[in-house]
Amino acid sequence: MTIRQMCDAFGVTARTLRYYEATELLFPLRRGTARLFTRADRARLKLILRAKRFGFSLEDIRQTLGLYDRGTNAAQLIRAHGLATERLAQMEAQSAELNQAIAELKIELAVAEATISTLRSTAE
Amino acid sequence: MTIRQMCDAFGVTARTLRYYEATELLFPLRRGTARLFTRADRARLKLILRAKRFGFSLEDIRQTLGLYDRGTNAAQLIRAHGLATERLAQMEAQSAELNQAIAELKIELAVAEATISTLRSTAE
DNA sequence: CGTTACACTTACGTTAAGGTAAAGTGCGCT
DNA sequence: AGCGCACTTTACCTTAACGTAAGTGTAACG
Repeated sequence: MTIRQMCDAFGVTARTLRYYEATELLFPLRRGTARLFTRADRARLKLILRAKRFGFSLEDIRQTLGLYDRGTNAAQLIRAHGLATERLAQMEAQSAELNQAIAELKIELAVAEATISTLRSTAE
Repeated sequence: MTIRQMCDAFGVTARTLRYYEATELLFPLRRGTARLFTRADRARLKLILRAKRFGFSLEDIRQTLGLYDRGTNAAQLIRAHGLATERLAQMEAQSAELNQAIAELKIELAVAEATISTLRSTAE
């Protein structure tokens, strides 16, 4: 697959793919100077994008993925599991905070609405 | 209040307060070169920190607060209400995404755990 | 008068994840 | 040969919200 096809397939820009290569997240082959993305690269990118959606940093992903290609390594898997567990805790905490903020904001909104209607009726 | 007292009272750094002044979020008085924070400044800062916890950008806050000092203006209040409503929608969407990601990640974890125990028993 | 304690200003540094522009290279087609 | 597109590299730019360092001022304490 060419870089363009990858972009279309995954909805990322060429810059992103080159960036991922430059930061050692991807290792496409070369045909001359052009990059060639193999099945393995595609699988790797899929994992990367997935992890990103979970809020992992590229650095986390890089360290966890390691040389994932060389078959699933038990140590890597355990490491990933540890990281993911930590991350999950963070996410749950974040979710709690967010829901708290949402609840507070709703109250603020209600207060604001009350104030606004008071102002309206005072103006009349 | 001196800048130091403000820092202690609100748990922010002096740099932050100066930054807020430089970006026109706060307007402390001066006694010579030293800043003096009044009651009004404290109320304003309280609002700023509150809004920040809700995830508003300082730019949002700046525009919404406006010249809040001159009494609560109906137009400002309505504007703030609009912004807050939008923000609330964002937060709820974010919450939904986050919960989705949490659910997915839990599944991943379960799979990983299964794989790990398989590896373990295979190794034995 | 010297030192300490705060305060001040200016200005560059930080972080992540790419965006964007400039300039060059390779390749297939006519 | 020449055209043009897709691809390449290099390298500076972006955003937000401050951190941090360097150098200066000033008021009070001893």
